[in-house]
Amino acid sequence: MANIDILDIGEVAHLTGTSASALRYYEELGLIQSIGRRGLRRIFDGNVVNQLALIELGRSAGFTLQEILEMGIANDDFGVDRDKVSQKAEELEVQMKRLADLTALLRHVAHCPADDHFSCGNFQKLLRIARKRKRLQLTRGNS
Amino acid sequence: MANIDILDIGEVAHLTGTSASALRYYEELGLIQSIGRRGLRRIFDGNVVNQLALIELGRSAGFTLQEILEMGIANDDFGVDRDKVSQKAEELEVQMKRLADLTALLRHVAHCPADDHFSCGNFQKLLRIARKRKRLQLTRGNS
DNA sequence: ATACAACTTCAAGCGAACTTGAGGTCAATA
DNA sequence: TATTGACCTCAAGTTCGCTTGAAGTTGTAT
Repeated sequence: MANIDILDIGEVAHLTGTSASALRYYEELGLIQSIGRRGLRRIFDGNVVNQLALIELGRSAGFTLQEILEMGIANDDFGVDRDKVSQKAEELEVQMKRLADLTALLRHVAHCPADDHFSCGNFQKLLRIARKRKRLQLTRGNS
Repeated sequence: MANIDILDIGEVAHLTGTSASALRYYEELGLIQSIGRRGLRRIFDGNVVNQLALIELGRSAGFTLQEILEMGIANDDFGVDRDKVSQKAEELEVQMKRLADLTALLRHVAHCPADDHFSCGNFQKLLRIARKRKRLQLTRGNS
């Protein structure tokens, strides 16, 4: 019976749904770290489960592994980069607006009576809103 | 002076910011279509600009080109798959919630006073909320 | 003591979404 | 008419996030 806080790579994989090969890859990138070896085998601290949940959440939000690494939120060894983290939070809010725009567009298209939605005024209006937001975001991003 | 409705691939690229090579790739996938050739050169209808705006919006929301193709929203030749479009709208709403969860988490981490946010109760609470949402979504997805 | 399942490394492969490069064609301008 | 620059095709290369396979090691159960 292993210590609950000391996990084998297979146990981590089972608990998190992340494959062992992905875990080795993450370790190579520095996203997670094993706390040692038992023979050749990596052993992990129980907190890696939380780290992986956070990594997965970041991935599902569209962040790359590099971005997650650079924020320093998953890897607790080096402190977080608070500025980068705030900036990412803002990016997420921008992204949420994009998603809202596209949701409105899709909901419209799903019920649009026009044969060709491109010739529908309502559709064009929604598309214009989305493009306008994009332009604003680009302008801000460049400034 | 070319007809405003007839565009050369270079003009489309310039108007949309999508590279000519990407446009050829999209055509190969069936996402857009040229309305003919002038010699070897593709010519496009002006509406391709709208189609590309929609494609880009979809891409930035995280959809793959295949998903966009299957919805039938960019390519107006075949009608849209209204069910698929509705389903994608719902996926977007789920995704927006994920982003909201992660935004809250990041905003917290950016200001968390604890040395290690993993040992912060507030952080753990936010992480639990996110993981709970994920579980609910998985349960629904499988049913 | 022996078997064996689970681990190890390292290199190569994969799908998505393009880009790049080589070698060729052609429409428009000088 | 000659040039030239924007286009063309096709094949191969690139990045990301892994997976797969080969060949070897080892902790654990019998």
